[in-house]
Amino acid sequence: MLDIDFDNSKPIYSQIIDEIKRALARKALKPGDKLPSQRELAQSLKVNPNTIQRAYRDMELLGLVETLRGQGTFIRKDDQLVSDIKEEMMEEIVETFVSQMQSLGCDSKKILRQVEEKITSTARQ
Amino acid sequence: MLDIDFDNSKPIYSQIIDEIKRALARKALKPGDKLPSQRELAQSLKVNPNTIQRAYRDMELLGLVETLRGQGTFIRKDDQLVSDIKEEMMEEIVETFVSQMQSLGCDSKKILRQVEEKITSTARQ
Amino acid sequence: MLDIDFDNSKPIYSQIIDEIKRALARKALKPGDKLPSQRELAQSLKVNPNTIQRAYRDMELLGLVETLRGQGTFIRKDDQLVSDIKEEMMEEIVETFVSQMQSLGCDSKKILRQVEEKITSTARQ
Amino acid sequence: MLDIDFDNSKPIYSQIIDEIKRALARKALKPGDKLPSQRELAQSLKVNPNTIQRAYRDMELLGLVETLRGQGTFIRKDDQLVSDIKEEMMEEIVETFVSQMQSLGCDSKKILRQVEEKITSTARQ
DNA sequence: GTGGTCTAGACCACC
DNA sequence: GTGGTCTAGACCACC
Repeated sequence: MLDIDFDNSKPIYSQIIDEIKRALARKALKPGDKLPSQRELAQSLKVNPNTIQRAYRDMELLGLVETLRGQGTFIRKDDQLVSDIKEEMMEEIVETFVSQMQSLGCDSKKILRQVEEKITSTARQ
Repeated sequence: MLDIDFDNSKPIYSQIIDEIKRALARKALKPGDKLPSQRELAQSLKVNPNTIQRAYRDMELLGLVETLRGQGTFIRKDDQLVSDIKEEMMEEIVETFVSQMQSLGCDSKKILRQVEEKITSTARQ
Repeated sequence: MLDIDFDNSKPIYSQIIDEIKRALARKALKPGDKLPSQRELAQSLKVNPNTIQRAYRDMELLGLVETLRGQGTFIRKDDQLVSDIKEEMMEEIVETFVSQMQSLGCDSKKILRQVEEKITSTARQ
Repeated sequence: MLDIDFDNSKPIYSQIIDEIKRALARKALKPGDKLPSQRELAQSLKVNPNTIQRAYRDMELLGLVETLRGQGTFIRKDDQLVSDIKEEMMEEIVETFVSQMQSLGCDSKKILRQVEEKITSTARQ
């Protein structure tokens, strides 16, 4: 299910968390859903089980998931949280995008036009 | 002049090239300008001179700069090239941005609205 | 396999490239062939691995070879390229030869006769 | 008069000797001619006077020139010597040429044809 | 002063 | 095992 191309810009556990957040944001995962077991995910992503452990623990600390002994790890039933995560990720992506475009000397008008062009050209495909 | 926060997503020499391309795109560097000497830039960026050498040599092979022995390295006088570079970098940034937003489940309308909001809020600041 | 007597008329990496081109021209190397690994060649030629790296990288940028991570460096499968290289090297050698002979005051007839003599005497050996 | 582009394939004094031999071969210098004074040549070639000294001394040892105290250095009046030198230089050039062409896999026929082509194309220019 | 080459060797990613 | 990056530093050529 989860399939990630890791790069080395961030620790792997952090990229795993990001991917799960993205899945939540686009509703591929929903509150109450069960995550793969740590062992299973470690195998399918070909990473060390400790790395998954770290990702799941961090998400627990964030209040994103809850682990029930002997049953597994589940997305917390908290719709507010899910929408907050989506908001926060979008905010970061947009922020990065705008500042990158500005570092190329693009003004607001130029930035908007480029996005519009991209979107319409993608839609046409 | 050039000041770069390296991350480890890419080789250092490659990040140096990117930064010089960005400087060109926003006209902080112009065709004919002299780049810092290899030694000077190595000192200011606190990297090995060979790493700068690699960056400068790659840019030479790309046709971006030309090196005159004993005189230094200069941005090639080729306005077409400069505008091509800007175009290419913008294209890549927009591409990445749109696909990231789509991976969060945003549709075209949502993406555009987020950019508009960001831009107007930034403008107000 | 490759065995080179370096002189100091050119950088070592450049002489390595020339030798590989020569091997291609006389079909001692063929498209698809694997070159020695960088470490291996460095040892057999008694030069630093970085020097081989430089030679291999330059050939990659020239489109002469392609490098597959973890597998090695291979002559590109492009027969046109190979014949172009041979043509180009012959052209340069003949050019140098004729101008050297002319700088000794030899006319066309004399130049040709000298080559003929050399060739028939070599053939007889 | 003498004007030389030095490379670093050989010591400078040796390249000077070669150039004088070439001048002899093409009769730009003749037996009995006076060579430039050592100081003068050092200046015009922008090399150290000791280097010229070494070149002249070696040519003296070869029997090519003779130095008359207070009068200068002269090409020895020995026509046989001059023709021997030309012969020897041609021999070396042809030798090198043929072996370079062979190292590219050219056979005798191919070598001759390339020289013929070059000569006729040069003649036409 | 400028850039160019080369060595020696560490450390990393991918296989 | 393979290649890729980077450092540290020597030495050279050209100006």
